[in-house]
Amino acid sequence: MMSMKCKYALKALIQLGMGYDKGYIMASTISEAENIPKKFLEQILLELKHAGFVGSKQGYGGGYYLKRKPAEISVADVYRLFDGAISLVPCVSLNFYEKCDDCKSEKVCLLKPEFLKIREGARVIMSKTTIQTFLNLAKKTN
Amino acid sequence: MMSMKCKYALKALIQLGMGYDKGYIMASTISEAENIPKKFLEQILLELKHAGFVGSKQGYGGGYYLKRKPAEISVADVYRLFDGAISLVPCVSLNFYEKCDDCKSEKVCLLKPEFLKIREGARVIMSKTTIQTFLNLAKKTN
DNA sequence: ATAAAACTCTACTAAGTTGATAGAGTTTGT
DNA sequence: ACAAACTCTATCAACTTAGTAGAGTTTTAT
Repeated sequence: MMSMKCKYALKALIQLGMGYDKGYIMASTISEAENIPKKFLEQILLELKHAGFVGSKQGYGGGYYLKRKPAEISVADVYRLFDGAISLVPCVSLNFYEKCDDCKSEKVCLLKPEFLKIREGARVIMSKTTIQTFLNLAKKTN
Repeated sequence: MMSMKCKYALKALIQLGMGYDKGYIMASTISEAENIPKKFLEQILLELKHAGFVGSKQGYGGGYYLKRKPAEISVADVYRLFDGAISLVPCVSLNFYEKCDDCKSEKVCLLKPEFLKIREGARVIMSKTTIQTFLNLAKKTN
């Protein structure tokens, strides 16, 4: 399960995607549209900004905008930012590798080869699903 | 990432799988073989017992044994027992369905259809990987 | 200039989860 | 009777999660 933070981030990115290249969108607008506590959302948008996914402008008339193309922000990217590794165990993680401290030797770990396959399965599909994917769905529905 | 509990459970099940149909295996044996704190492992084995994956016998000469065939215990089964839903959000979970309380309407949720696909991807591969899969690997290595 | 709007940043907190540890109890073989 | 080994429940420290709070900064309109 992903954290609320990650889910809120995806929802916010979709909202920003809907207004892509159309100026600034305020946190309060997204907050109301998606039922996300405003102050919590501000933190999230800030993290997204620091990570380079969104840009912002302060002051009256300000707000947030998508800095990358919707097709260039994947669920995997957002998941990694807020929830960390996609893999089930740290020792098969691409981006968050760590030795499992209970394992005596990685070379003879029985879990590892299969867990690599599971990670690849999850990673591929989460990487293929982007903000654009959700936007396409929104179009069809309307 | 899966919890240590879940990972320990898988390791314990593999150990029991290696001794499938060969009598009882003690918690202490598994504990030493896999570097799992003994008392913690006992809790885990008890949960596995209550869930019907393993059987046990008390007293001198007792221990645990696999109650189901190794091919009939999947990573998905064990994950669900210890860590819960495989899906990223509760509203697309097969076994742990819950309404997302931030979503205004499930019918128009943009996330849902794609999150269903992601869950299916993860679920299929985690269901196909069983204790037998790991045992086959162990054979090859030896 | 100044007030208000809107983002920025840091600190804090209550509740829940995780990864154990502890110990008393039960069953069984010798 | 005794010890080995599983059974069950309680407890706990550390960490994470999902927010809340509030002071600070930037920008625009008037």
